[in-house]
Parts: sequence; C-alpha cells; structure tokens
Amino acid sequence: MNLKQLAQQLGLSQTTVSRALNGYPEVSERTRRRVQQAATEFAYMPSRHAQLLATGRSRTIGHVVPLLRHSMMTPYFSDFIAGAGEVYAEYGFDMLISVVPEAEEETHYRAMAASNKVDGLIVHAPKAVESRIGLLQALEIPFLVHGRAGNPADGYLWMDIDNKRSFERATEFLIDLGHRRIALLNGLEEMNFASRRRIGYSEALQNNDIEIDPSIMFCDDMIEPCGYSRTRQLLEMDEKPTAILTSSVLLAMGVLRALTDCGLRAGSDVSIVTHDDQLSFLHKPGEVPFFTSTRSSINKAGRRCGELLISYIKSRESRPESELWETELVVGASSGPAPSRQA
Amino acid sequence: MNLKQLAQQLGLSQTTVSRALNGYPEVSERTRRRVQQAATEFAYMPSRHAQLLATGRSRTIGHVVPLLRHSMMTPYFSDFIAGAGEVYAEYGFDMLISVVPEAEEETHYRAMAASNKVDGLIVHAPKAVESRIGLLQALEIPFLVHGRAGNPADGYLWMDIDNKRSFERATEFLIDLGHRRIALLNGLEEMNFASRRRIGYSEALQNNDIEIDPSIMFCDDMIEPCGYSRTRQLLEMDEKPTAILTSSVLLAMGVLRALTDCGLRAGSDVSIVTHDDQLSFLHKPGEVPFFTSTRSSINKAGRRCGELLISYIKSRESRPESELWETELVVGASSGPAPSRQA
DNA sequence: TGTAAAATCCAAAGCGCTTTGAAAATTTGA
DNA sequence: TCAAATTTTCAAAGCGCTTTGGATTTTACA
Repeated sequence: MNLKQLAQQLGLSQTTVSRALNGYPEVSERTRRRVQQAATEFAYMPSRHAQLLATGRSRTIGHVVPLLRHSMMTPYFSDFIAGAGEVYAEYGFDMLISVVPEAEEETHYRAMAASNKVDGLIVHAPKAVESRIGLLQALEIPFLVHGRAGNPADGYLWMDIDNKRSFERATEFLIDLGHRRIALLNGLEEMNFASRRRIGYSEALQNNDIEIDPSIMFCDDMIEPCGYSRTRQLLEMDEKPTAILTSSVLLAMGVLRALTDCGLRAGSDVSIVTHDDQLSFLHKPGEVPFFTSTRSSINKAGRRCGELLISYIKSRESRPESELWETELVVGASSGPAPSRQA
Repeated sequence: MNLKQLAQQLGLSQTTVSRALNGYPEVSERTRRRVQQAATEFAYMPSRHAQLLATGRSRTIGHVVPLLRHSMMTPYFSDFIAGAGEVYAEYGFDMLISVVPEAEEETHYRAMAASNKVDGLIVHAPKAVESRIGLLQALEIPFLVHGRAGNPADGYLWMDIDNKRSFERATEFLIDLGHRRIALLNGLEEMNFASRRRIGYSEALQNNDIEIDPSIMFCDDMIEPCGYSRTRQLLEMDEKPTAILTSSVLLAMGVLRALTDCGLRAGSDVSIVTHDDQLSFLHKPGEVPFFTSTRSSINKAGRRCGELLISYIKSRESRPESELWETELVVGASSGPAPSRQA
C-alpha cells in the first residue's frame, strides 16, 4: 500500500494524506484522524527512500568503523552503539554502520557525504593526529567526535571524558596510599585518549616528586592477554611496582590473572586501579565493584553523543556545546596501602 | 554533481551515463571509459535514495537488536557485526542497526518490511520459542537466523554451531578425566542455544551413568559477575563440583576469579571448560589459550551469515543451504584430571 | 445577506535515478 | 553501392514521496 492507493481509498489527494500523516496544520483534525486510522488499518508505511529523495534528508546517522582499529574498540563499541541506537530510535533516526579497511576510510567518508546516505556521522576512536576531522569539515557534513583530536578542540562538536584529570586523580589516589612505584598499562599511544591519560599520570607523579620511569609504562591493545603478559613482565623486574594503573577493566583482569598466577593478591600485595567504561558484560547492576576505578559509562556516552548530534542536525546552523565529562573515582577491593619495604 | 549534470558535461544522455557506470553492455568501451573518468574527476556519486527508489531494492541489511536482550548479546554482538559488516562492504551492502525495546520488536519488523528499508534481515539470539520467524515468513522478506529456533529448523535460512554435540563432547572430555561432579553454568534457558547445550551436557552424563543434578546447573546472563557468584555458591556446597562447564569465556573468567579468591587453582583443584566464541578482546593472535574450550569464531560466523544472506537476496528464489558448524575442542591449562577423593 | 478571511483541500512539479522502447549511427554482406 | 543487421545513443516514463501555488469550501463579521 502506497500513498497514492491510500489517498484513493480515502477519496483524498496525496497532498492531504501526506500532510495529515506528517502533522501539518493545514488539515482538519477530523480528516487527520480519519487518515491516521486508515493508515494503521492498511499498515501503510511510507517508503523511506521516496521520502528521503523528496526531502533531501535521510534521518540516518552513520558510524564508520575502521577495520584495523576495530579490535581496539570492539568491546566498547557495542555498549556505545546500544546507547546511541536507543536515542536514534527515540528520534526516528536510523543507524548505518560501515566496517571499512582503514586505507579506504577517506574514500568512504567522501562517498557517504556525496551519496547523501547520512545526515550526520559519529567519529570513533580519534587518534592523536586525526585527519578525518579536517576532511569532514571540508565535506560540510555534521559530525560528532567521540573523544577529541589533537590541539584545537573547537571548530567541531565533540564529547569526551576528562582523561587527563581522571588519571591524575587515580595516580594521586595511589600516591596517597603510599605507592611510589606505579606502573601504567595504557592504550596505544597513537590514540588521543591514551596520550591524555599518560599526561595526567605523569603530572601527578611529577607533582609528588616521583620519577617517571618509561620502563614501567606500556601502550598496548586494551585486551586481557596484554594485561596479563605485561604484568608478568613487570613482576620479573628488580624493582617491582606496588601498584598498576590500567586503561581498561579488560587489562585489569589480565593483571589480576597474572598476579594470581604468581601467588600475589590484588589490593594487599599489588594495587590495581583501572579506568572503567562500565561495560555491560562485566558488570551486574547493583554489584559492588571489585576494581578501584575511575568510572564513566560508555553507554551513557553513546546516548549523549546521539542526542548532541541529532540536535545539531536539526538546528543545523547552531552547533551545540561540546561536553567534557568528569569521571567518578570508585574505591573497590583491588587497591590498598603500599606494602612496607621490609614486609 | 548529479547524473543530469554529469551527462550534460559529457554531452551524453543520462541513460548512457547511467549504463556506462553500471556496467551495462549497451555502451561502447570508449564511451564507458570517458564516462568513468569524468565521474571520478567530478567525484560523482549516485544518490543512494534515488537509486533505491528507482530499483526498488535497497542494498541494505538490517539487524534488529532487542534492547532487553541486548545485555545478553552485547559482547558477542560487536565481533559478529564486524564480520558481517566486512562482507557487506565487500558486496556494496549497507548495514542498518535498530536498537528497539523488546515490546516494539514486532512493530519494528513490520515497519522494516513495509518501508522497504532493507533487502534482508538477520535475526539474532533466537529463543527456544521464537515468534519472529513466523512473522518474517509472513512478511515475505529474506532473512537469516543466527542460531536456530525450536523444532522445525527448515523452511528458513539459518547458520548455527552444533551446540548439543559441542557440550556433549566437552562433558565427555571431563568425564574421561575422571570428573563425576560437573557443574553447568549456562546462558538463559529461554535461549535456544542454551537449551541445546543443556541437552548435550545431560546426555553425556546419562550415557556415563552419572546422575543429573539440577542443583549444580544454572542459567544466567553470560557475564563475568555471574560466573563469579555462581562459583562461590558452588564452593559452599557439601558436595563441591570438581569441574565447571560454562557457556562463555566471560563466565569462565568469573569462575576463575572465584576459585582464586578461595585459594583454589584452576586445572588442578577444579577444572574449567568453556565454550569460546573467540571474542577479539579476550584473545591475542598466536597466544596459547588458557581455558580448555569448545571453540568457534563468532566473527567468522558473522562473515558467513552475511555471505549466505546476500547470496539468498541475490538469487531470491533459491534459498542457500543452512549451515551447522562443528566446534573445535581445544585443550588448555584450565582442565586436568579430577583430584582423587582423599586428597 | 454579501464579502473578506480563514480553513481545507488539490493538481502538478519536482527529488535523482533506472529502464523501456525507439531512433540514429555504424557496420556488414551481397 | 544499398539495404539489412548491429551497435550506440536517446527521450520519456516511472519509482513514491513532499511541497508549492492555487482553487474551493467554510466561517466570521458588518
């Protein structure tokens, strides 16, 4: 059943039916009701493509997921997507996801813009040096960066957590507990968030006159096995760290496994503090978290990104304010006072 | 730049240009080359919506993700999507993802079908009793079920792993190691795969004259904390299990954490065998797996599902064969002979 | 009651593409 | 060399919707 047929059924013109359905004021309430009723009765659904051709908008938001970088964002991706997707559904937007080899990324963005497939884009996992932002600005398509790129963080819309402050606080927390030798298991340094976190960590150490030791700072994929192997490596050092700060609960889980393998207990022998994106599959609602962490829900971030981008798309000219979220420091059982030297 | 303008530029008709670009034979090679060259030069991209309106097809595949059930599929989702997405990209298909409250799922499927948004759908996480399949059959839209629904597993296209056989083998493996008291941490029983796994487990026990004890069989969300708390619960029993069989590495990780908390070692004190979907964020390529597992890559499953559905869509009338994959039993360090009674 | 204003409704023109049916140009064969 | 066959190109008709500009009907007011 299409518009024409529906209009015929009702003995009305397509114009009137279209207007009735789309809430235009030029149609009487009586007619509108009649039309709506018929529409549901015949299960009429406008053809999306026709609608979009006619309006020029697509009510679709695109996510371009680079294939190589995917492994580094995969666990976060689904929770983010779930949050964003919910918002899209509420506003009647669709979500288009393209999995693209990193080399073809630029081509893909251009194609997205030219083919009118999406009204806006969300940029994931910005690097420290990020070429996509300039490209999208040139293409004049609304976009939102989840995270931030290098320096000038204005001129585009973004939503990020305060990674630097977050790791500064976490490090200070450990220092306050008496730790002086704190290892950092970070994400890949090329990622923007990772370098911010390193800076926060470094500044906290410096402010407390603790030497920064690159031999206990690592950049890896944020997955469990990396946490494990790095910790094994750390535990073989002469001067073992008394605390390990990690960028992801997955890393922290690897750390934990390594500690256990070596007969050490987290919290008493070695403290673990991690950033926690509150991944849905690692948390049970209401459960007391084991890991001490700086916490910020990636699902909520997804929601907020969706909201911001949609509001941007709708108003078009006036770009919403970018947002910087603070994280929450949650003390769990994985951290404790530094063991005294002689123990 | 649109078709009309491009045609004008070239001094050709839209027809010819369109045909040249779409590889129709009615156009000379010389013209085709000229057209293609101009197209790249002016960065011409056909408007997707116009194209789709004209052809009636959408070159888009939809995934409807139910919100409530999402938490149960979230960690698997992204790896599956990554695999499928790659294939879509190769074939020039788009991927549309809708996150929908479970209650609105049916409405949503209907809307998808009526609005012509997608050429086909992938059904995730089929339940033991699955109403969606009948609905989609009635809507006459091509679809593929990742997994299977209840009884008649024909009449539609699916791709599944042999869950029953898989858990039968895993259980037999443990029995061969001397284990007699084997706990099962399964997914929610309402899910099709979970009931198949339970059956495999039960049959293996029965075939070896081991009593089935419902008090050591659990159905939960397949997340780490559930693995942890169930294991704690199991370890407080009078007759503790000597082996734990789990449906997911995430559960297994929880089991491991609980064992460690209680000063037990996996493999010697208690054996763990798990099903392993080879989630990308739990594996490092080339790494020797810690958990003994029945293994099948969910990413590959995503790829294959994409391929099957696309081939179905393309041929339309002839539905491809559904596929049942065997899993691979991989022996790791988490399993070992049952400890002797007196130890 | 007659007229201006407001409320309804409509026909038709796109949106940018594909595709049909036919025409024009070129090649072939006797 | 000319008609027939083949190749190449084109004009125009959709696809199903929105939206403009105008026509028609109803309401309001003097």
